[in-house]
Amino acid sequence: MAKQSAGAASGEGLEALLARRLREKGLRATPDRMRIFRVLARSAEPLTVRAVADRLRDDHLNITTVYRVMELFVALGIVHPVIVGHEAVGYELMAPFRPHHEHFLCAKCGRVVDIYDCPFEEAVAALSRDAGYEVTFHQMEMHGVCQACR
Amino acid sequence: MAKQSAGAASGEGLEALLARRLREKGLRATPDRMRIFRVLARSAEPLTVRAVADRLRDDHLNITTVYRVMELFVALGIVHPVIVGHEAVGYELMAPFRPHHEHFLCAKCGRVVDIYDCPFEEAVAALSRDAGYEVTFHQMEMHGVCQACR
DNA sequence: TTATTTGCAAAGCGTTTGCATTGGG
DNA sequence: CCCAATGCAAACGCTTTGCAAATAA
Repeated sequence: MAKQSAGAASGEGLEALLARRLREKGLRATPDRMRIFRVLARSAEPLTVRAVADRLRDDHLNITTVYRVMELFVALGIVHPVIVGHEAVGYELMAPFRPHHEHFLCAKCGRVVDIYDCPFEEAVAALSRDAGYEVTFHQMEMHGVCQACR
Repeated sequence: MAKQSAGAASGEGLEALLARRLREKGLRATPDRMRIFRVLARSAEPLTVRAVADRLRDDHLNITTVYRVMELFVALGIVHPVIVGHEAVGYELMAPFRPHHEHFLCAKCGRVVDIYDCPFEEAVAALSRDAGYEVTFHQMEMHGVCQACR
């Protein structure tokens, strides 16, 4: 079922938003960049550079381009890196391109479960208020055993 | 309140604990492994393989050994990988070798601030109780601007 | 003693870089 | 038209691997 609405507008709108963000910085909304964005938007989990390139092999997308676009997206705050298993770094869209969520990694089946109903907002807000930290982004990573595996 | 005592005994005891954990698995508590452990224990922040090797250059520690020991420590749950800046993967001791804490990354000064007074325990416990996830480890990563930089 | 661990050097491979070409605005 | 972006291939450097020597238990 779709948890959509939360923070992300629908597909079309997000691409327009990305294009605007790029142009604001004097950068171009090229076909390659939009393709890479779409691949990330479709994926249910973080993708490595390699994974993105693989999914765009038919479009003759050079992997060097993926590296460069990914670096750009990180710098622009469009994606952020997350450690997938024990080492591999993957990239994932962040708000407002994708609704905020936390990660739960199951030690048994190895799956990464996204938890959209973030129960930490309150505590993070409190930290901003009381401890003087201005938190603009947060991400919780939890390890353990998922429902299905117990 | 100080969550100290929680799991981490003082230096000496931790090394003994590490040695025991290794031997339990039929592995050896070699000088190199203990040295690497000590370097991690002394560090205030996550260290890359390279950083560990650099700090042990005087001991003629081969970097290949550091790679192998780090891989072992990850497998044994003695350290865990964290993304440091925008990419680099560093390693950090985890409980009970180091008290549990969260990370706050300041966008201005770039420092990584450790937050020991974890305000998320409650919510994590609730998730375990109510949603059926058995959480054995969690780590929050927050980005923003720290007190000093505001 | 003996299986584990380490050092060394070579191989492997993911990532970066330079430069000419293409193409978006 | 101009400068950003891409493709290609070479360069780089991090990480892994094989094997012989060293060593913890």
